[in-house]
Amino acid sequence: MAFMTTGTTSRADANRRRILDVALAELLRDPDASMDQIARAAGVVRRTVYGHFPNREALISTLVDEAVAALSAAHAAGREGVEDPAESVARSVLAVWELADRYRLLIALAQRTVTMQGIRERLAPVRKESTRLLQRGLDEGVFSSPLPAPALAYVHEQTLIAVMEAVNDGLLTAEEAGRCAAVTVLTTAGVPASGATELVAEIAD
Amino acid sequence: MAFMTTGTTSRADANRRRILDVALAELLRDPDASMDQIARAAGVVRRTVYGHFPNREALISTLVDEAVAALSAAHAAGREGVEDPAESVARSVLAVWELADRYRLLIALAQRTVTMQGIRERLAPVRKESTRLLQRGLDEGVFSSPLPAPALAYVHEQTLIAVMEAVNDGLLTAEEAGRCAAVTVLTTAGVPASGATELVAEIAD
DNA sequence: ATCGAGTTGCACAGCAGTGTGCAACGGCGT
DNA sequence: ACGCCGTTGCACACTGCTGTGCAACTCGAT
Repeated sequence: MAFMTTGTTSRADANRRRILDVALAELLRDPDASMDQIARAAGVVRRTVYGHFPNREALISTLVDEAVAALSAAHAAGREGVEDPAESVARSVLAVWELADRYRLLIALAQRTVTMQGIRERLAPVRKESTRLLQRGLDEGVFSSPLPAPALAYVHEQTLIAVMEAVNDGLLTAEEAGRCAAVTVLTTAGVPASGATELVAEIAD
Repeated sequence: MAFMTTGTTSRADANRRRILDVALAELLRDPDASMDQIARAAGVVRRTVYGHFPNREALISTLVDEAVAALSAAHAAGREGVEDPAESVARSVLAVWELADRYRLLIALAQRTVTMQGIRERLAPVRKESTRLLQRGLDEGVFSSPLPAPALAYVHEQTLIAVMEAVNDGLLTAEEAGRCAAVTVLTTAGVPASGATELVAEIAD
């Protein structure tokens, strides 16, 4: 099998991939899910998981790295070439929304200081970009809030989480949720409800 | 010691109280804190804790009950005799803010489905009151949001959490935080920033 | 001084999870 | 048909936490 530089997925690779995906889902449900739970859910024996990842920490770490990368990309992609802060925020929220589940994992894990204290640091760049954007909006008078930009960033983050929960509990359909989240975030930033609704509707064709 | 119906606190009672208080703080820091960690932090041996609570579950349960009761009381007290939904919400937020830490424990524990799946149910009454209030505001046109009232309640809840985090991280002083949280919550509900700021300033003498 | 509730220290059994070692097995490519 | 990689199914040692039992001790109250 000398060369397999291109898209060849030996069942080993496929397994590794599936383990990661399943682990994500499983840890989402229960941040304390054991290696055994994860392995079984992936249709594999515990021993096999250890064949791919030296230990639990490594598995989670890989997961977090992937999520951070995807999130960061979506966040950036949403706002490139846009100068209006409000539109920029709206587009970012809509873009990030696709990664809702992965994002939730990050949060769920970030809240457990014990397991992984380094997550906050890894997420810092994204948060910083977000803060910078909000700051610009506040400076330009597009946004308005009693909170300083960094704090507002926290609120926006948690707002997304809250809307996700609402979807989970059936209070909202997944389709409308993205737009609702975007409008709500803008509103929280002090953009008048009417304008926010209009802007988001316009963006999300 | 026949009668001690009144304020007598045998050191047993005092210990029990202290264990509860310390456990609250400890579990706040680490939801997985062991009975030993809690006991030591309370200046007591693990065995003693088991003298007061049959098991870990009972300890946490007591804690949750206390927090729910306090929270519920504050929430209700803040809005009695007020008919304007906006003012009602503002007062509730300011009142609840005092219990910030206890509230955080609830959330931290509620997120771990494993440990205690009954918390959501116990919090339901408070959440329901909150939702009712928001619904009234939406009906009267005081509030405005693309989200249905129950979902908006989630967002408000998470907004408070986010502001608490901001305080923890030194982005905000504890004094201003309460008012900021109130203004932000109102803003999220669609109340114009100017009006919200004014209203809150007026309430918080 | 004595009683007793509360506390302590220690020991123990049990359970659940982690990480590792090793022999056997199955299938895919050549 | 052979070889090899990945997988499986055990086994094991180790760790950390829970909940309980019991004897000894410390105080305040009587």
